[in-house]
Amino acid sequence: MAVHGPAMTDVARLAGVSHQTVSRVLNGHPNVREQTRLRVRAAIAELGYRPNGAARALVTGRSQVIGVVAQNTTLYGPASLLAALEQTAAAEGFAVSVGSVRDLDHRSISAAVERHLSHRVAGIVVIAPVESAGEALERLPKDVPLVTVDGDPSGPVPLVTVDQAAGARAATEHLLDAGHRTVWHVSGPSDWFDSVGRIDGWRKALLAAGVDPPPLMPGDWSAASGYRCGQMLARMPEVTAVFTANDHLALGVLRALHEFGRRVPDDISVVGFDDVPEAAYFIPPLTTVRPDFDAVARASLQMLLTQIESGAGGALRQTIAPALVVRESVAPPRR
Amino acid sequence: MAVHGPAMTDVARLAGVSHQTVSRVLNGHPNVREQTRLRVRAAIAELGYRPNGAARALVTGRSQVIGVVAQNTTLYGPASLLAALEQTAAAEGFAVSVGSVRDLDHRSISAAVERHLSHRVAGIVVIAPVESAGEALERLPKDVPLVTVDGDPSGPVPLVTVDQAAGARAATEHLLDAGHRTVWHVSGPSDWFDSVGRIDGWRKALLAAGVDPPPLMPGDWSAASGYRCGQMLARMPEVTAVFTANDHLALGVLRALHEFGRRVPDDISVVGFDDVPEAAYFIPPLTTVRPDFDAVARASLQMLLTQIESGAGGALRQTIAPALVVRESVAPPRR
DNA sequence: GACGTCTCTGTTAGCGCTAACAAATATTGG
DNA sequence: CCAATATTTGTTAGCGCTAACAGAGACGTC
Repeated sequence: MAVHGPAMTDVARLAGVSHQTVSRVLNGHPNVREQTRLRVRAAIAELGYRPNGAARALVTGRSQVIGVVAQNTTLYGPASLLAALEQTAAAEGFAVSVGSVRDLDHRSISAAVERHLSHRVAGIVVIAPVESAGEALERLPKDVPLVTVDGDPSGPVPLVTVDQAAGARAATEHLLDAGHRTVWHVSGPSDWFDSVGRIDGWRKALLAAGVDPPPLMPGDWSAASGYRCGQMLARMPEVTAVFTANDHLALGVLRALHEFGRRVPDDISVVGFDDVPEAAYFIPPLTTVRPDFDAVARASLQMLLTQIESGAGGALRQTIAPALVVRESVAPPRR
Repeated sequence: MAVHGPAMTDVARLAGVSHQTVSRVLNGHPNVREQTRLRVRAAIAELGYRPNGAARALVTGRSQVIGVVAQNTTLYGPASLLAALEQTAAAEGFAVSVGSVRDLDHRSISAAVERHLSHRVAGIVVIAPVESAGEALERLPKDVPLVTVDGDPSGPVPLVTVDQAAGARAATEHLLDAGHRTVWHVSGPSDWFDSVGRIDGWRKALLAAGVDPPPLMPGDWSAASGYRCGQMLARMPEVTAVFTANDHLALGVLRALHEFGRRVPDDISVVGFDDVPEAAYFIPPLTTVRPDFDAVARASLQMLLTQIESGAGGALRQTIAPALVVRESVAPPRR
C-alpha cells in the first residue's frame, strides 16, 4: 500500500472493469451484473481499498459527516447526548465531528458552526440550551440542514427537546402526592431553556394544586451551588420537600442537609433530575427524573437526515417525555 | 450565496488576481505583496468565502481533522479527555471527529479506525485503556499518525498516560501516613491498564511500608459495584482504610458503609481517584487523586502533531503525574 | 430480420483546491 | 544601463470521485 492507498482505478484495473463500475458497486447502484459486482468486491477486499471521503465530498458537495456544536461535554447530559448521537449517526454511516464551545454566546457558536461549514458537513446539530444561542442560529445560511436540541421552544429553528415541564411537573406532583404542603425548587441558571422549562413545570404543578410557589432558589447546575442552597433550606424548619433541577444540585443539597442534621427523607424529601448513573448510590438513593437521551438523539438525527435527503424538513418540533424514577429520597412529611 | 457558496475562483475574479494567489494568501505563503494580500482578504470577506476542506483534503491527502476513538464517552474520565482534546485541537485549527465504540475488542476498534481512515483524518488518538485494544492497533497501516492514551505501557505504540501507579501510591501512602495499619483496595476491571496501574501502585506502597496487601476487591468502575464491595468491607471490623480505583466506586462504598452505620472518616477512611466535580460534595467530601486531563490532552495532541508534521514521531512515551486532593474522608484510625 | 427497448458498462468532464513550474515584474550590482 | 537575481504572479495539471451521457449487447416484437 502506497502512502495514500489504492484508488478506485486500481480496483477497477484489478477487477477488469472501469472505475465507474466500481463506483456503482460501492454506491449500491442497481444495474450491475451480479458476477461483476462480486469481482469488484473481491478486488476491493484484496487491495484493502477504502473510498476517499474527501473526493466524494468534493464532487457531491456533502460529506458523510455531521457536525455537533455543544458547550460543556463534560456534564452528564450533553455527554450522554453526544455519545447517543454518535452511535446513531454511525449506524447511518455518518461520522460525528464535535465543535465544543467555551461559552454559548453567539460569537462562539457562529465560529463553531463556521468551522463545521468549512468542512462541508452534511448537517449540524446544535445543543443550544441558552437564549443567546438562538440569535446566532437565525442568521445562518438557510440551506444547511440544522437541528437544535434543547433550544428555544419559540424559535424558528427545527427543535428536539426533552419535555422539561412535564418532568418537573411529575417530580413536583410526586412530592405533593406524598403529602407535602408545598415544594421548594433549586433551579439551574435562568438563561438555560432547560431551567426555565423545569421552573415552569414546577410552578404550574403547585398552582394546579392550589398552593402558592415558595421563593425560587437559583443554582448553576453544580453540586457547589446545590450545597449553598441546601445550607439555607436546612435552616428553614418549614421546608419538607425540595425539587432540584438536576442530580448534582441534589447531591449538594443532600450534603448540606446532612451537615445540619436534617435527615432525608425523614425530615426533608428531595427529587432530582437527569438520573445520573450514581443517583442510585447517593445517601439516600435519589428519586429523580430520567430524560431519554437515546430517544432525543434518535429524533434529532432522524430530523436532520430528513432535511439532508429531502432538502426541506419534516416535523419541525419534537418533544421527548421523561420518566420519573422512584427511589428512597421521598417520604411523607412528619407531623 | 449559491447552494455551494463561492469558490476560490470567485474570490480571485473579484480581487483581480488568479485563484492561485488567493490560495497563497489563505495558506500564509510569504511571497505575496501586502497590497495584493489586502485586496484578496477584502474579497474573501465581501463574498463570505469559506475554503472547501474537502477539496483541500483531496489534493493534499490529509484533512484538518483528527479522529478520536473512545469507548464510553459518558464516563467522567473519557468525557473530560475528549473535551480537552477538542479544545486543544481547535486551537491548532483541527476539528475532532469522534468514533465511539461499544466494546473495546479489536474488531470494534479496527472498524472505528477504518471509518476515520476513510475520511482521511490527519491522525488518530485512541483512548484505549484495555488490553485487547493493543492488538488492533499493531496491525494498522504504519503511515498513519497515531497516539494512544492510557494504553498498553509495554506496547510499541506512542503513548500518553496518567501515572496511575504514582497516583495510587500517593493515595495509599496518605492513608498509611494517617496511621492506618493497612489499606484495602476496590479496583477497576482487570483488563483496564488504568486498573492494573492503580493496583500496582497500591500494592507497591504497601510492600514498601512492610505490610502484606489484603485481598483485592474487584469492581467495574460503577457505583453499583462499589456498593457491593462496600457491603463486604462494612462487615469486616478490621477494615479502617479503603482506596477505590475511582470516585464512583467510592460513592458506592460510602453508601454501603453509611447503611451499615460505619462512619467515614471516624470508623473507616476512604480515598478515591479522578476528582469528579461532585467529589467535594460526597458525604463526607472525598479525598481523591486528580489526573490532569488537560495536560494529557495537550501532550497527546502535541505528540500527534509532531508525527503529522515531521512524518515520524518525537517522544514515544509521556507520563502525566496526578495530584492528591485532600478533603475530609480520611482520618487517623480510632484506637 | 430490422427495430425499439431494456440492461449493463465505458467515456468524459469537472467538483475546488494545491503543487510545480513558467512568466512577468522588481531589485540589485557592476 | 544591462545582465543577473530575487520577488511576485499566472498557468497548467491532477488529486479521486460522481454525474451525465454514450455505447454495446441481449432480448422481445412486429
